[in-house]
Amino acid sequence: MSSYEELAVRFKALAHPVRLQILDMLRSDEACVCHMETALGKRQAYISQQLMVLREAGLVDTRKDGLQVFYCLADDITATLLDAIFGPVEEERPARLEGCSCPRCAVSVLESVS
Amino acid sequence: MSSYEELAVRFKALAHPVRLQILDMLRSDEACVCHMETALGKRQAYISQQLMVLREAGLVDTRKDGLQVFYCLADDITATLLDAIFGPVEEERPARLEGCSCPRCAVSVLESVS
DNA sequence: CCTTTATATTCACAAAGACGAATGCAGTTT
DNA sequence: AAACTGCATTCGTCTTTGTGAATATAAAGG
Repeated sequence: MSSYEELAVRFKALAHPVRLQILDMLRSDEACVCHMETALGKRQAYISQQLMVLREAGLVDTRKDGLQVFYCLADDITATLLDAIFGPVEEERPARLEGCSCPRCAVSVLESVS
Repeated sequence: MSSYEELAVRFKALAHPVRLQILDMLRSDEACVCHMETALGKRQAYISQQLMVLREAGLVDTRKDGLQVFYCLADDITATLLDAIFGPVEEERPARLEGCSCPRCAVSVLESVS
């Protein structure tokens, strides 16, 4: 069991609209920073700052692939907590974003050309 | 459904160890301020300050009885959220505290004399 | 190697939060 | 109508957080 102190630390990280939006997004799939940047319409540095907070709170994990860093929820406990907050995950297939150059979205660009 | 902004407001209120402890306490039963004061070993004004935050976040409700003000969880949604955080409520009967002069605890004083 | 790309970090300042101390205020008792 | 009791609020100070701007770093490609 976590102490009240430890719990408070995690909630502090949750107590921010942009960070909540990021976490909600990560429920359906992992995402690289540039994808979130496009999805949220915020500066890259700003997104990275919020991700740093989430990382330090142990809410997300990272995976490096070439130049990109993919973020995902840290564990099942986190995912379960988020489900309790947001309800069940809505969209099954993560959105491909226009103007996003990450691998996942680049596919859609190629497809749209063909 | 709440917006990220609205959710963040509620989490901000949760992101504090003493407030979490108060909420945890209220899960098993309502409590007056003097009771919490004794239970948490903090100054009365300090407790009231934290209660104000919880009130403004819509997490607790109040009931006035003579000189005392009893606090309880605001609604079932709040209670459910807290259960998700803390797990099931542990103690069935709320503790009677020595050195607490609220009606509930005063009973125990009378009983201990007889 | 030099550039470019994707991401991270640092800095600075405004804004908000934490909390002790002091004070206000409503309801009760005498 | 004092005086007391239980609680709430205000104030001041210190610490923390939020966020824009600038800068750093690491991986890839030429």
